[in-house]
Amino acid sequence: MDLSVQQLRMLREVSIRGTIAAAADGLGYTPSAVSQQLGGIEKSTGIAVLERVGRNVQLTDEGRELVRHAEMVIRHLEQAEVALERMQTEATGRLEIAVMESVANSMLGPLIVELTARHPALDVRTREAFGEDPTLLVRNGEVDACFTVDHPAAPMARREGLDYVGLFRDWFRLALPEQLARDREVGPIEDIAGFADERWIAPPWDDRCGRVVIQSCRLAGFEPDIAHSIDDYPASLELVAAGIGVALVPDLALRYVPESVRIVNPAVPICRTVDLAVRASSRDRPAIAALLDVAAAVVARSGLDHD
Amino acid sequence: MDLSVQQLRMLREVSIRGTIAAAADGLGYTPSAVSQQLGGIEKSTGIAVLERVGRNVQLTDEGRELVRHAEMVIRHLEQAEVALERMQTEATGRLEIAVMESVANSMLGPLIVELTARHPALDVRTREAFGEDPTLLVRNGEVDACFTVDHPAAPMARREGLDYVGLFRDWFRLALPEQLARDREVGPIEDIAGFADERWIAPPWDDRCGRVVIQSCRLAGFEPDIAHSIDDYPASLELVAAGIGVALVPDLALRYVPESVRIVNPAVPICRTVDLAVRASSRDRPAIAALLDVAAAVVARSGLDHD
DNA sequence: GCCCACCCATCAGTCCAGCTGATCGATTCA
DNA sequence: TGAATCGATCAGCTGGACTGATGGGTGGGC
Repeated sequence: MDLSVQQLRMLREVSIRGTIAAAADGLGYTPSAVSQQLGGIEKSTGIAVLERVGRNVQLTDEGRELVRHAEMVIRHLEQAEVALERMQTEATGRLEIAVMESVANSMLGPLIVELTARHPALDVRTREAFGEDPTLLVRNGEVDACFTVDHPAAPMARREGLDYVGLFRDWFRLALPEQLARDREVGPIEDIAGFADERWIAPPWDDRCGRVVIQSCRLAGFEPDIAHSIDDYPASLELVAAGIGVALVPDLALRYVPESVRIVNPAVPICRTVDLAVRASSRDRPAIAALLDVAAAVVARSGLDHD
Repeated sequence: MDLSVQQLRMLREVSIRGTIAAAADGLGYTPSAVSQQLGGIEKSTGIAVLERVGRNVQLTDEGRELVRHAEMVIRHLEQAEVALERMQTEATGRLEIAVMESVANSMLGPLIVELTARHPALDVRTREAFGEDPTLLVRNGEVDACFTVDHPAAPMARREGLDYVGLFRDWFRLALPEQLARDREVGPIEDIAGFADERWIAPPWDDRCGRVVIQSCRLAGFEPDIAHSIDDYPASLELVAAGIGVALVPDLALRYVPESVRIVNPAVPICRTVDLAVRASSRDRPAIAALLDVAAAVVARSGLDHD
């Protein structure tokens, strides 16, 4: 059996207006059409939804139950149409963001709060991208946006079809053990070449964050001795605090600086950039425009170095 | 614009399988059919739900949003079909009972509890029939069942097309002021003719409950002096307790008998009958059968005089 | 009590939506 | 560059859906 929406619509109209003739009139058909469609329900299901009483018809229990379901079907169908229309002009629909780069998670909360406050009709969701490349998820449409981190010193390949919208710059600082800083009488700005002989703590070399350290050191004229390969900046800071080595750490990772760690600025500034990646084809969608808008506002309010 | 379920089904299949060719294969159509249907969405709505990327297609944001709504529509459509099928063999669907005759309200609670316990898929509801004739509501299909009270001494007109299923008999007792009972030295069984000269308390004469009192008195050979016309049995009992008059009160109204009221049995038994009225056409529906079944069980368990 | 009005079911006929099959342009892979 | 695959489009056909006419059945009015 296979119920059609047309059949449900007619049945519902009969349920409202009472007679087939009135339903036909209301729907702009002839009674014959309605009668045939409703007869089709019984023919295909084997279940009578109408019964004649006097010269009128009346819904059976099954018919009334079917009307209740019909209401749902028709309502969802109408909702689908209005949702489609509204998406063109208003920030509505679902907006899913892949989160992975921990760098942006600090602004994720304020972003969602303000986004839903400004656009209540927007269904904002996040999704953890376990291991997967979040830009690929954006590209494939599984999510609508993701944060990306790029290092000008070791730029990543940008995926075709995506727009990368700059949010802010995150500056690297040189983290030194307090004892070392005192011994060397370091100032607020230091050439990292001065620490060429120290042991370095850096993310793994196969990570873009790791390569930027190596690149920066080579640019300063030396090859760093990366004695400890750690992906986690807070953990790196703990090692620095323990006097085990020196590290380059971005501002965003410096919210909690352990004691006995001295932070100084590299003479040659090093930064990474944080972007929002969205499909180029979806940039004119109001919901995406709202996302970029609010993200920029959150960056400005956070006092970050907006791009 | 007018989206069809077929279009939504095809769009959803494309969203699942990735390509139009695969979707067509999955649905048993040619790619041409799917392509035309999906093209129809854009033609009718003016909104592109697909975009070509390479030699494949990809859903736009609007397309993905539409798929989410499509899932709902299709799911409800399937649910409508299974609900229809299940109603034939199981006690499912909505079962609405009109409540008005307060007589049956004492068994309404246990009835609903046991009905939902035995048939969890049944959606049992009640509806107050303000002023309307509840049997008319049943006849019109606005509800599925209602309780009715009939008096063999003054039988009501039974509505055509409805089945009245007897539940139990409710016996009338004679309520006397204790002082009067003591003065007259009444026994456990008394001919009501002995109280022909007393003032009577009874429901209004235009009520069937009122007429049964007059009928019974006439049967006993006298015309009662109905000094107080009250529709409410508890209130009547209070008047009896105050020594204002005598009354005929059914058992169901005697759950709380005030002090200084003596209850005796009429020599000629008087009763009213409580029935469940359902549409004759719905008696073979499992849900209705379950209702009648459980109602009978509740009556038996309550120790009522089942019919 | 009869007749007319009304309602619904059915049937033949028409029309259009939706499918198939073929063709073509575009893209990817070897 | 050639072969394969994908999607869009077009012509053509089929079946579903609606119209209009007919007939059975019921209810209200004179």
